[in-house]
Amino acid sequence: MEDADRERAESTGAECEQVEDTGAACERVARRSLGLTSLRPGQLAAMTALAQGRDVLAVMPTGSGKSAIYQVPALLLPGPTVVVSPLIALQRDQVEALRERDEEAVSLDARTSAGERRTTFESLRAGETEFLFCAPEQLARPDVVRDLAAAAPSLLVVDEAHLISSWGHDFRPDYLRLGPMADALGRPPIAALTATAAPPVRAEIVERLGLRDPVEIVQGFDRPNISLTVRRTLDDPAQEIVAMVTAESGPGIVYTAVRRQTGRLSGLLRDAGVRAAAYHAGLRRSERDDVHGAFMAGELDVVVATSAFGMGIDKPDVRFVVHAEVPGSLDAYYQEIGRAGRDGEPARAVLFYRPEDLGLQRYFTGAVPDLETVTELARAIAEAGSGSDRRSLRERTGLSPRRLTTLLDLLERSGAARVGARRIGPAPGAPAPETAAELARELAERRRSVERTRLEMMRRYAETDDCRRRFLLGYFGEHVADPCGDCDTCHAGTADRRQEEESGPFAAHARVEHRTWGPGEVIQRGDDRLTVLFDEAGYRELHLDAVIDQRLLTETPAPPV
DNA sequence: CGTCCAGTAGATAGCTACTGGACGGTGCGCTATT
Repeated sequence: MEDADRERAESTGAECEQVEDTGAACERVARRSLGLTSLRPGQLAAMTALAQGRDVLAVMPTGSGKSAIYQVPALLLPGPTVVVSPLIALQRDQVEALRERDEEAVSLDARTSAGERRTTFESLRAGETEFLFCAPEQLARPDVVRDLAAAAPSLLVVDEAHLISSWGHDFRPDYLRLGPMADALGRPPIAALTATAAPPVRAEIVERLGLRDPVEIVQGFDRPNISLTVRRTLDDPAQEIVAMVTAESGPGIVYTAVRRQTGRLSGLLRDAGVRAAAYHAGLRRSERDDVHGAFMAGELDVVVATSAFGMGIDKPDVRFVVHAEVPGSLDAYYQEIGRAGRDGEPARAVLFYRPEDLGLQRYFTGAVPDLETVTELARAIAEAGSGSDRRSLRERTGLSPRRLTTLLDLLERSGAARVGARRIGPAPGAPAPETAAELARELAERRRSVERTRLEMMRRYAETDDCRRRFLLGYFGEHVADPCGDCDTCHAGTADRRQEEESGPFAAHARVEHRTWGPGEVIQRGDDRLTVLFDEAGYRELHLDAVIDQRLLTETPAPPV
């Protein structure tokens, strides 16, 4: 896969020589400024492409040098670099790390004073500051976009780019607007970086950011030192978790789905003599910082946490990650267990699975907006003509800023609204408000049903008798023929079959078409069933017998690249 | 979608069994008090 990417990156003929020059320049800068004496192939291909003005989507594990991918071209290209990063704490860490190497870097957030803002933008324009870090919410401010555009940034980096898909639709909708924001900044080359992105998430990143013929570098997802286990339980697994954790040595994380459980489980663990603490977003800032700090310093054995604990936890010796309840997708699961064993030493991922717990995740996959609200907004936009902005629409509809952004996105995609950085108006040929609202609701419903197919894949992972690693890697688009030999199903002997490789109909990666679900790609082919990722309908499982007997699928040629 | 909790009904003195309603995750930015 890497080879193919490199070929795509290097293109052909006349460009070749120039590529090699740029590549050599990247290696020089990497050596001199970052002290990197050797670059991995994916790293070099990505930075070379950026330095030549191409867009890049890089999916690489944490610790494989993702930062260098943008830092090297940033130093080669003339203008400043804007880095979009989700957490203020992460932004500050990165700024500090760059300053230690004598690079000029700043971060921008709501607490930055007007005076500091002025000096920041002046220094960016003057070319004295190379790196600016901020959250997408900053780029939603028209004044910030104007001032940044004036500094003519030469590179836009979107770190943790999978959040476009996982946070953009309800939680932090400004993630959905990064594409238009890039245009407003003069559309520099874009680097989208993440450690975890299954194929549909990659597709959404490309689409939402408006990446142009991006170089996609997707490195192997496998983390062979993490063993995979699922424990199916009938009732409360607390005692079993306590028993397992007390038997473990080394630090670990226990994830729970709700805040209440973090307090309860950490209490039970403390009673059993484990140095454990709870962590979730409802705790006071200082408390969270204390727990985080103590865990990093080795003063705590176990943190029992909701999904709030994670990003920015780069502790090499985490020996186990236990899930007391299923998370909402394999994407989230993989992200969370990926915090174990970063030192390469053996580590364990254990999922406690009760089918009932899927209900909560079902709930989290969210509400579809009610017709009345969307109609009202569509009407407000239609009536105001081109004279709307966010504030006037909020006044008219009483919507919160977050909700307004979410609904505007749906109306924009329904062809009803044009949403600019500042002005919002009806799109030419916009449907009537009622029709637009119907369309918007359909879009939201479709998204929810795709979301639910991802939850189904989580269920299947938990319930499969087949090799868990093979299943997990298949989900991320990697075909593995042999069972791994180190997950619970391999040890139990239920996963000892070798999967048919690229032979016969409906092999992994084959393009197919279904009568009602439309076009898709085979993700996995087992002995008796197929998993297909449909472009519109999400992940679906089909019985091979039925597929063949009833001719449910036809194989289609691969689409032109 | 499932769990928890308070309230209440029912049968009969300290319980059990049901019903209805609230609640559940992630962080930015902002504003109003200390």
